[in-house]
Amino acid sequence: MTKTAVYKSDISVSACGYRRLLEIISSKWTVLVIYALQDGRMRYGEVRKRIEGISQKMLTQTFRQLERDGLVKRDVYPSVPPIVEYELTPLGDTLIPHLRRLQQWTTDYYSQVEQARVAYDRDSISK
Amino acid sequence: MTKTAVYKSDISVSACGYRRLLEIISSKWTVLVIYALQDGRMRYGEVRKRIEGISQKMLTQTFRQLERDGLVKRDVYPSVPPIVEYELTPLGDTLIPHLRRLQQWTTDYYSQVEQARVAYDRDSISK
DNA sequence: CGGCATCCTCGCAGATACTG
DNA sequence: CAGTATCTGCGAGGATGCCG
Repeated sequence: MTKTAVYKSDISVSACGYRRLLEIISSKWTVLVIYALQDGRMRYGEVRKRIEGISQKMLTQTFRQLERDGLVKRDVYPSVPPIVEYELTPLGDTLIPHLRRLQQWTTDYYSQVEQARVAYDRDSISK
Repeated sequence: MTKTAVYKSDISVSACGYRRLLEIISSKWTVLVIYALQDGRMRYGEVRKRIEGISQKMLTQTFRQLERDGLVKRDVYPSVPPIVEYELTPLGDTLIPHLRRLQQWTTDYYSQVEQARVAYDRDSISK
């Protein structure tokens, strides 16, 4: 995981920022986990319940990556049975507004995307 | 490609928007292609030159997907040799500000992510 | 409960070669 | 020049089973 690929040159220096961002939030689960945690501190199991379809392997793996990137903090209470809680760090919080805006984009424009798909598929068939 | 997966329930209706967004820009190339096209109408070969490391297969595939989603328009001039130009649709343009902001986030905070990684890796070794 | 290790598979994506 | 077609690998990610 987290392959530190090296990109030689690029569109411009600017797009290079993009590669870096993708390096952080590339996995589809990453964003969903951050999204789930925006409601505050939460136990492992609860996050899992909130994200339909994620396996414990993927959730753990995503948590480790987010922790490594400094976006999520992990707290372990050495009790039996163990309690592990996760929460966004201040750095992680800075992503929230962006996620909100992207979600708003989807709300505003997704229907257009769907229409475009229908039109495209229709034209492809009668080709 | 474009698997129309059905997600039964979810975090909340809100995160469902996220799945949809990911469905559109999930591929790492998708975003880079949109990014390249923000400078205006462009030929296939030029886009390819701008995106370091993309294969023609992936570029074509990404273009088809973007076209289907109504984010990119494709124009063919039936000449020999063929000239094919691509440009963002108005719908595609609406994504640009978001991409710019995300890029800004990377500029602002990527160093913190790097530091967090160094710290995390250091602690893991001496564990 | 949370999480690591192992096995296995399925599909993304790279490489290569050929066409209008 | 801008594609398609085919082969192949390899790695993300699911399933299962065991541990503290």
